[in-house]
Amino acid sequence: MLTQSELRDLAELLYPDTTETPADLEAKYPPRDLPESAIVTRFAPSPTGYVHIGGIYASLISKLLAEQSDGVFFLRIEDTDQARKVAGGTEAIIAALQNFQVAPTEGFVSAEKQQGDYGPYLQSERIKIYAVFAKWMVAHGLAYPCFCSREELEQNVQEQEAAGLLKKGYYGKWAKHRDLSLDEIKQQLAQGNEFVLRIRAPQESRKIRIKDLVRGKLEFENNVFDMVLIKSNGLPTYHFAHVIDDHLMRTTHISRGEEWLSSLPLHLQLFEMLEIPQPTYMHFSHIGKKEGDSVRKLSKRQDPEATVGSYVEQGYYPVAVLEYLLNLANSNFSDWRRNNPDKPYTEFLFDPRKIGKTIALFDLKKLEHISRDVVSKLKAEDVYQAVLAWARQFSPAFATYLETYPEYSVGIFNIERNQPQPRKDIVTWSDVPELFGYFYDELFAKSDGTAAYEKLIVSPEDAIVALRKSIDTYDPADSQEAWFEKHQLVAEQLGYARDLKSFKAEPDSFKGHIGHVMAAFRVALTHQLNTPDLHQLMQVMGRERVVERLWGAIGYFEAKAE
RNA sequence: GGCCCCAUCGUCCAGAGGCCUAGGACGCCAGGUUCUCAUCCUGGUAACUCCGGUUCGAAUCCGGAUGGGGUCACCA
Repeated sequence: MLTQSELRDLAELLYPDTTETPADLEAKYPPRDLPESAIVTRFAPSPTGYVHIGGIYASLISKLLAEQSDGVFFLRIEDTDQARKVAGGTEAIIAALQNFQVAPTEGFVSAEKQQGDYGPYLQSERIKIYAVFAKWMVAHGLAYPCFCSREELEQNVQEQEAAGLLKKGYYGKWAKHRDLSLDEIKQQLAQGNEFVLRIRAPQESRKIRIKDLVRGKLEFENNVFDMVLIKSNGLPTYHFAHVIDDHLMRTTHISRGEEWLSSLPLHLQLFEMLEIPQPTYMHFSHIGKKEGDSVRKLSKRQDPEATVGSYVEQGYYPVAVLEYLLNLANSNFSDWRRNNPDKPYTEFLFDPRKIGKTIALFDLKKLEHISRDVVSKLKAEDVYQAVLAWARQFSPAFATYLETYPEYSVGIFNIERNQPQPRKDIVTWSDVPELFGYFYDELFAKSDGTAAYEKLIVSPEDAIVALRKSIDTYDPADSQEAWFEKHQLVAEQLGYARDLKSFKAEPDSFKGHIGHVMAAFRVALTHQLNTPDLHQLMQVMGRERVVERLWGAIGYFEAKAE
């Protein structure tokens, strides 16, 4: 064991350029001026080029918690792994957060701009800060340099394996450089050997307890491994950076995935050694997917629903995904939503203690259900803008129609929308071209209605009469009832039941029923068997277009009748 | 394998010892409303992993087993 003065020399030797002390940094990054109950949270991803839906989930909860307590939600980029770093990674993260409306107000607010008094918010720019604490730990005998090569480490593991050891890692007699003398260290340095800085973990094992906000009471064995704090390239490991950054940035609540549970003892140990207060932790369970009999974490390789990009591509309305996520975390969200159908989700009072501890399986059907509902409540104008934004990126041809006929398009999206039970046919924006393409004359002209025409029950002769009569009596001022009444009359005259009930009562006394006749109109106008309300649809299409399409259909029926 | 987390309908959650012959939502099935469809309405389907213990009483507390997940890196 080195003496106190040797430790001081060693610290100086290792970090000659570091002059600041932890106390200096403490003063530089004082506690935030926030109400007592304010919650400060963060999202701290690595710029690996894609964002997992779990990241949106964590950000959503973190942001909600912060905003509902008048706290702060910030974004820190953890770029300490040079190997996994990807160009444009930070941009992708910020774009994803903005897209899903969970963008931070501090830290990286855009790819170029860092905002806030607790930066830098990029870990590679904080090397000097980590060095301050590293030096302090060395000087206090809490950390030491380790010159072991990868090969030596590998050999360690193999020997431990051969010995059938239960506890494998760098500790005890396996921690070969734990007790190097100052001279030995100097010699290693003189040879230009690289080193990592390791924590000098207490060797006696004991139980530690901690309360996690989502998991409740937790019990672990304390950490006894001399884990790496600073890598040989001078960058910190996650563990060291987490403890220092979140303290200096004055994060009050650490929200992260449950994969961190097992390194929690190390983090707690660091807080204790550095004599800084520990934050509140909340470890979320993963979002999973069933595969055969087992369950696995949603993975970007195998599951499109894992990456935010796929939601954007399909054109999910972000709030729909958010509400689905809230529903997964539950905390009574679905009950609240039912009781408050018109409030924005942000008003839902989120209780972190109610977050589920079990792996939630992703349920596409439920997402779709929620999405239909959320989209149905949107204004037509908003739907138009969202579909347009989606189409510009993923369906340029369709975007052209939206841009060429903006008012007409809004009219289309307005069909059966402003009513007590709005239409719920749109799940994603990518549904729209197929659902409503026929409204645009260019697309209608290109479409083939034959398949639909073939399925009609009504005879071509009767269809011709009904369609002609409809054109003759066309009055744009007609109410839905008046309009429909006219058609019922014609149908009756042709020998079709005016409603389904009377048809069902005596099916043999009719050629068919009103639905069979109206189907001819539907196909004539849209080439489809299923569409929104015909009367509203005609109102939007306008007299000219309607008449033109009806005549087109009459032509078809005439050819057919011959 | 060691350590850790978790365990209620197919899925997501309610349930913090008697209110539970276990409730809601999604799904699924049946019926109904509507000119079609998407809806909407009504009904139905279906679960406390197992074994011990504590207790007058357990889905709820304790122990064990089983199962699922995580983690054992100079990745986060």
